[in-house]
Amino acid sequence: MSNPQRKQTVTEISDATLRQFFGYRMKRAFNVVQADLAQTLKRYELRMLTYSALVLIVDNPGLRQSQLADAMDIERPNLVVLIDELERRELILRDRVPNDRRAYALKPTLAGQQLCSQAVAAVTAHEEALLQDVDASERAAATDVMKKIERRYRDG
Amino acid sequence: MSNPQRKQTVTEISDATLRQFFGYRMKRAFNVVQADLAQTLKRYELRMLTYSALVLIVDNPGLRQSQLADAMDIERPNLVVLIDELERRELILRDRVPNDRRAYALKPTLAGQQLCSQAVAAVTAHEEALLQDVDASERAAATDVMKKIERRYRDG
DNA sequence: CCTAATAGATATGGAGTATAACAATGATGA
DNA sequence: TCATCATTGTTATACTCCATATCTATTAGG
Repeated sequence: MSNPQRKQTVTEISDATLRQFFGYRMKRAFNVVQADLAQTLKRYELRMLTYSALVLIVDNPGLRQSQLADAMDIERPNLVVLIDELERRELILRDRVPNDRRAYALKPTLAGQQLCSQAVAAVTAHEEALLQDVDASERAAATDVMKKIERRYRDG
Repeated sequence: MSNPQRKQTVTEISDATLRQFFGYRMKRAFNVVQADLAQTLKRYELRMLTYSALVLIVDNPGLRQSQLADAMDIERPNLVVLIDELERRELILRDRVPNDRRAYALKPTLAGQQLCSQAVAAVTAHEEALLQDVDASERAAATDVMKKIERRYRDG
């Protein structure tokens, strides 16, 4: 390692072209956030998607699978396995919707509510630590940009 | 649809708990950006990763696969198939590194350079359209936040 | 030399996502 | 009523992305 050109290859990689793209920056930052989240949720045996589903069911008891899939922006077939998992762990249950025997009313169990509270608290703390360099106004500004991007998509 | 309670289910889903998380907003916005990018790259038969790899090879001709994997933050085995694909399409080639017969020096072909230019221009235009509601100062603020998150991870 | 480290490749599995197709049920209109 | 269509959840399938273990060829270092 004494000779800096010992292998006659590029020494420093430039990502100048990619760095100009907002999406590139977003992907790199999101990878960090996602890795931190996954690490945080591991002790609750939750993943990002099972966590999101659980929180939404706790906050909206009685919702249908199709509503949950819409809210999570995933396809109905992919939600089924998530719900299967949460149900098998007895964190939620599939109740019947009265007057519509096609649909399930998803409801959290007591254990599901408790795990949800713990997980939300843990995620809040970890996200706070991850964003400790970012003050409130910066977060608000970044959040506004995210909202605009999301809205732009919904509108078409 | 005349009776708003006709099915006795939750009518409007609340994601208030999740919305408080920066990571949640980021994921939703990033999904939009990624979908737009994928759509843009489709006509060039590129995906996000093959596109990133191609751009980095064009900008850093002669770099090694392990350097590229580092730059892209992906594992070496996963890069191999990306490089295979770009090489098979004759957008890049695996040259030999002098004095190190283990390594390849990745270089773009002329076709690779041309496709890269076209793709970069298309991505730039599409990203501009996606961000047309977001002015320069907002973008800069959001980009700063992304940089801080990324740096926080690198530092530990 | 002998051993350890490095570069690339192969195999494999998990996770996320998307589509097609199906059964059961509900809604609608002739 | 009844025929038709839409909706709900499900199964099967496939593709992409990501991670790990393991292998070879080669290089580096004691």
